[in-house]
Amino acid sequence: MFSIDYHSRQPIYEQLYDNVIHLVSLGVLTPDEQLPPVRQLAMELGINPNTVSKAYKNLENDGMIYSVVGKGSFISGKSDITEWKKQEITTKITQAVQEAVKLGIEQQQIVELVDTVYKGGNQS
Amino acid sequence: MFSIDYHSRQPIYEQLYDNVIHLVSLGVLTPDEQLPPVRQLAMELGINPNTVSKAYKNLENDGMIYSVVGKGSFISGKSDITEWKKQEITTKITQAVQEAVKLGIEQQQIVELVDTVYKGGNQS
DNA sequence: TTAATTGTATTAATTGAGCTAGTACAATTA
DNA sequence: TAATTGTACTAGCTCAATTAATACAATTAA
Repeated sequence: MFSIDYHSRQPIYEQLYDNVIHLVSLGVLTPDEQLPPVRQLAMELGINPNTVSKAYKNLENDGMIYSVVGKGSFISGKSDITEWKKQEITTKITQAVQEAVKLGIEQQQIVELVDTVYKGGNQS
Repeated sequence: MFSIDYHSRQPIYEQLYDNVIHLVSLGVLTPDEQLPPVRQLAMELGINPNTVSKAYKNLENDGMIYSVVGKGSFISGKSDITEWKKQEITTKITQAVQEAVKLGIEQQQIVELVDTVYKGGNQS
């Protein structure tokens, strides 16, 4: 369910954070759905519970999830933060592409670049 | 001349690398122009000469500059400013798209976004 | 020729973020 | 009551980045 790159420069707890947002934006995780328990997810991923806890803690601070001791961690009902972030990144891409146009870069080159990224290129 | 964020997750030597490319793309640094000596730049930025050296070494490996013992390091003259700008914007787009992937934005949406920009939409 | 400047190389030590390890506590659930 | 859950805390480990100290070779300027 969660995919982690253990050799990435990006910390595991941040990758976990991004994973949750990603899954929510895809509709895989829905509001009030329970996330895997800290210990269980840590065991599945072969990492320390503290690392998972840190990810959950950050997600809760940002309003993406809510946690209750003894019950678990759940997806927040108001996940509009995802939409806000999508808007932000859309703007960033638009601006970057506009610069590319000014430099005379062909549209096809950009499309190929995007394709490369989606195929898993330029990682870590 | 160079701006470094000492608290960034990105290593100083990489920031220095990006700085040189940026300055060339702006036309501030021109081909065959000499870069600050390793020791001098290190002192100005309050960092270790080895860190500057590492940045210069990487820049030379990528053909961005050329270094001569006893003389100094100089901007490569092989490619004109436009090529440097393309290099910079390509990196920027790649990073932005990578963020989009994390958020679960579909590839088609990005392609459509690019298409819109190239058709003249989203003008500033 | 001599001294200063330059890039380069090497080895060792230091620093800090990230992660692990172990334990404990409180609230909830079965 | 016992198991599960999130949370908190301290200590230690790992690794990349950076620092530190030196040395060497080529160039430049005196």
